Amino acid sequence: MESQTIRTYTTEPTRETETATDARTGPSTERERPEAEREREKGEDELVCPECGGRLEHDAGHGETVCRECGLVVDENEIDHGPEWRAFDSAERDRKKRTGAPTTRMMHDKGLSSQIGWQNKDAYGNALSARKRQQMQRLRTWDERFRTRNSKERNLKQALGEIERMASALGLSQDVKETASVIYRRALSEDMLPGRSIEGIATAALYAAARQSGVPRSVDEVAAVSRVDEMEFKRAYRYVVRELGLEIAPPNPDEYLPRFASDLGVSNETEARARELLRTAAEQGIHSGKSPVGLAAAALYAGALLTNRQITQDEVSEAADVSTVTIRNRYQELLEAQEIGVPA
DNA sequence: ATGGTTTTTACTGCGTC
DNA sequence: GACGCGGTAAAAACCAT
Repeated sequence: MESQTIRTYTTEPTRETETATDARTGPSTERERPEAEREREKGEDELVCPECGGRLEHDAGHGETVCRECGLVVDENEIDHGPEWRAFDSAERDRKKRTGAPTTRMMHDKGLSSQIGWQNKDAYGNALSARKRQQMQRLRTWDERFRTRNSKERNLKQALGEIERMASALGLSQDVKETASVIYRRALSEDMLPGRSIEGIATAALYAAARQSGVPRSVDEVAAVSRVDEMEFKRAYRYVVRELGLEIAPPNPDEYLPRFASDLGVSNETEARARELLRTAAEQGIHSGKSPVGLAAAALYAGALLTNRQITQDEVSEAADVSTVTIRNRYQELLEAQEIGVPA
C-alpha cells in the first residue's frame, strides 16, 4: 500500500479586505486655488480675520470658523473629528462611545471578549481585600463556565468547517455533509470530544456519513484530505461508531462503480456489465472478506473486456488504488462465477 | 499478542507492437 | 526494448479472537 501520506496543510491566509477610508476631502490640487483663499488660510492659522484683523473663533459645533468682529465665515464644512455626542463624565463617555480596541479575526470572537485575570489586584495594581478576593474567585468560576460553553460552539464551528473542506475535496454531496455534521453534533453532545482532536472526530464523522449515504470513500482517500494521520482517524472512527452505535453496513462493491467508472471514462455499457458481474458474483458468495474496492475495480476491468473496450489493469489500479495483482485475482474469480452462474 | 486471511511488493516469463 | 498481462513467493496489512 502506498501510504505516503500526501497531506495538505493548507494554512489559509485570512482574507482581510480592510479598506482604509481615505479621510482627505476637499481640493487636493494646491495650485488651482485662488490667491485670496490661500491668503485667508494663512490668516486662519494666525487666528486673525483676513478682512478686519479681528480674532477668529472656531465653532466645532457648526463646523465653521467665524470672525468675532465682522462675522465673516472663514471656512465652512470642516470635518469634525470629534464624536457627534457629548459626555460630561467618564461613565457617560463609556456608555456613549461606540469604538474600542481593533478587532482581529485570529480569534473566534474577533477578540471582543474579555477574561477575568488571575491576579488578585484591582485595576491600579492594589491588592484586593479578602472579601473581594472571594468574590472574584466566584466570578472567575462563572467566567470560565461561560467561556467553555462557548468553546463547544467554537469547536463545532471549526469542525463543520473541516467537514466542509474535506467533503468538497472528496467531491461529496451536500447530503453527506449534513449527515456528517449530524454525527459530529451527536458526538459533541455526548461529551466524546475531550481528549480527542476535533479534526479526528470530524474526519471520522465524514467517513461514516459517506459510507452511510452509499457513496463510500476509502480510508486512504479520506486520510489524504484530512489533517490527522490515518491511525488517529481510524481510531476515532471506531470510537465514534461504537459510542454512537452507528449501524454501518460493510460497503457494497457496486457503490464504488460509478465513481471509478467516471474516473476511467468508460462507457455506461461497461459499467452496467460490471454491475451485472458483481451481482452474479454476489449470488455465488464470492465476496467474503475480499476488499470491495478491489472487487469493484476488477468488475470494471472485466466489464471493459467483455464490452471490447481498451482499458489496462494499470489504469484501473490507478483509479481504484488497488494493486494489479488483486485486480487479476478478482476478475478471474468474477469470470468464473459468471460462467458457473450463466452456463453457456 | 496471535493466527488466519487478504493484499501488496517484487520478480519472473511470455507475447505483441 | 517497452508494454500489457499472467503467475508466484514472501512480506505486509488487516481482522477477529
